[in-house]
Amino acid sequence: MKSAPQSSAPGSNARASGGKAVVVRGLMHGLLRGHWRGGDRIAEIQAAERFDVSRTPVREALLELAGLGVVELRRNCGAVFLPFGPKELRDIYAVRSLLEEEATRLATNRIDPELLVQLHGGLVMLRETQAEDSGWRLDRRLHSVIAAASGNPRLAGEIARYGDLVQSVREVVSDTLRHIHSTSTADHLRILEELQACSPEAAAAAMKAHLAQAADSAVAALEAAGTGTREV
Amino acid sequence: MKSAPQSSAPGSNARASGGKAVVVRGLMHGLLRGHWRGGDRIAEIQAAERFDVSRTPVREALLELAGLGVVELRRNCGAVFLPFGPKELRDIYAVRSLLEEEATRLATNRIDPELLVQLHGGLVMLRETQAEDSGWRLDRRLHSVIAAASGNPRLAGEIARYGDLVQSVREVVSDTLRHIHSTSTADHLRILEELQACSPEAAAAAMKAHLAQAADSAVAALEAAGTGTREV
DNA sequence: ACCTTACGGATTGCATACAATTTGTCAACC
DNA sequence: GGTTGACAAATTGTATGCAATCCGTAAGGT
Repeated sequence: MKSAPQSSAPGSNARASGGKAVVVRGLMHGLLRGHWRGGDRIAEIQAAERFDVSRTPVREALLELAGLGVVELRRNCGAVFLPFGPKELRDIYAVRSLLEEEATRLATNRIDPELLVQLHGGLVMLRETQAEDSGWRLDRRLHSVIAAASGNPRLAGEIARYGDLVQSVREVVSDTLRHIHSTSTADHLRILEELQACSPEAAAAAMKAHLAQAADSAVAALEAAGTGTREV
Repeated sequence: MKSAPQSSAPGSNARASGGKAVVVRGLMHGLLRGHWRGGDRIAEIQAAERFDVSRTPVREALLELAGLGVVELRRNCGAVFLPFGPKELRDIYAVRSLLEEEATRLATNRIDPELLVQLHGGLVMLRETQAEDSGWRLDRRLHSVIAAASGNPRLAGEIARYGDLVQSVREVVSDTLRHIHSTSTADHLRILEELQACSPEAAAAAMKAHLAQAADSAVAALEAAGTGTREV
């Protein structure tokens, strides 16, 4: 069945936001919304018709998703979705927390104090103005700055990769994920304070607590969004 | 050079050993051996001629290397190598150690004791027969089993990814990396003993020590192999 | 003289055609 | 009747051609 109710909503103007990116988002969307389930095979030509592109961007999208750990590629045997339910999302946050805790530890005593002041000011302003729409920008910037201050670009790269992955999930289930930014501002302030106090373990613990709460919110949103998401 | 006719006439089966894998290994080899340096742009068509393939497998190879964090892709701006010297290799091992320590912690009290006995027997047999040629198989199997026993497939997947990355490095610099397996057997036995004793922190510490030694060996081999490898 | 803008070359991104491999099916054989 | 072999359909991997985009250059206007 390929009734394609959503295939390139803007009609033939899908090139506007790029071909591969559309396929990546579309496949991710379908997986999170339960249109596909873990273990399902992805036929390249069907996906190409589904998104109104050729097989080339589909193949590249599958390679990108394989790099993100969302699909699995088998030589000459096609691609299959990996399961992606609450359990998998918690696993993702577990790895992310591991990476970011270590980055926070390493960033202590290395991060530029001026950056801390700058981020702190931004958070306070955000809390006062209640500008929730742009909160995610400051959120990602904070995590990015801490990761970069770890002195390990490889670690920072992995953190960025997981940030992108979580961002992709957020974009799909964003309808029920608007409220978390206000609550996470307090967590962010706590992390910055511990960094200013040069307490590596306390800062890492604050980061861990922050991500634990973020994981709870994300899992709740996923369960609310993926109506039919049932894992094997 | 490439005066190879490549007679791409549809009738000629000049495919050497063709494909994406060759390009991936070739680019990795060139980067580790210093033929390319961090920051160098990769022109798709040049790489295609260099490896006697078309642009398609080159593009897919670049996507795969981007997933491994070896190159960086920029929209409509080509791909550039990321630096890969001793510092970067140590960063890789730092992340790998972080992941495998956590997996070891989680695997304690979860791993099947029978697997431990089986791995232990294999290691003892390996130590007695001095069969160094097949040591890396048991090495990878041990790490894989521990990762799988963590109960977090996402974590296990990241560990496998880093195992593949390190394996790629080993294949390039293997000439000077033959001796490490005998030394690492003792480390492996130590890890298994701590797992059998159900001591999460001790097992994680043993894994950390093992990977620290592996990192030293790998960095030494890279410095010996990459004659002209100089980072910015 | 400096800045703006139009053009040319080169490179990436996508679409399509072909070759190679895998998988499913059916018939012949043990 | 079960198993194995080959054949056919489908799918993946690769090659090539074309369109879109970006960078460098040079000409023209203020």
